[in-house]
Amino acid sequence: MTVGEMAERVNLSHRTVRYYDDEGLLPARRSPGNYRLYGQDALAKMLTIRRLKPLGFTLDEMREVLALLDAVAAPGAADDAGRAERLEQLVALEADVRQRRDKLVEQLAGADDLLASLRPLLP
DNA sequence: ATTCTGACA
DNA sequence: TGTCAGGA
Repeated sequence: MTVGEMAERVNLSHRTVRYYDDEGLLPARRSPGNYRLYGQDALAKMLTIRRLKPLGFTLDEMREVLALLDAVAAPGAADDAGRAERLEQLVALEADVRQRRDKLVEQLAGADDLLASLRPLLP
C-alpha cells in the first residue's frame, strides 16, 4: 500500500507517516516511481506505533520497542545471553507501559473531577 | 488523482 | 503537524 492508504488505515496523517519514514522509525520500500510502499508487517508496526504515541513514547523509545518486538518475534538467531537480555527488556517494557497507563488513569480521574465541579455551575 | 521533496505567516 | 509550491 502507498502512504495515503497506510495513513488512512492507521488514522495518522500522511505527513506523519512520511515523517516516520524520514526519521527511520518505520522505513518504507520504494516503488519504481519512488512512491513509498508498505506491506503487512509495516502495517502491524504502524499500529504498534499508534498505540505507543498516546502513551508519550518518544521516537527513539518507539524505535527500541519495535526493535525489541521483532527481536522477540524473530526466527531465532541469538545466544543465551541474548535471550536473557530480551526477556529483561520485555519485563522492563511491561513495567514502563503499565506506569504510563496508570498515569493516564489519573488524568482521566482528574477530568472526571473537573466535569463534576462544572456540573453544578451549568444551567 | 496521488505522491515526492523541501520549506515555513 | 498542516500546508503550499513545483514536479513527476
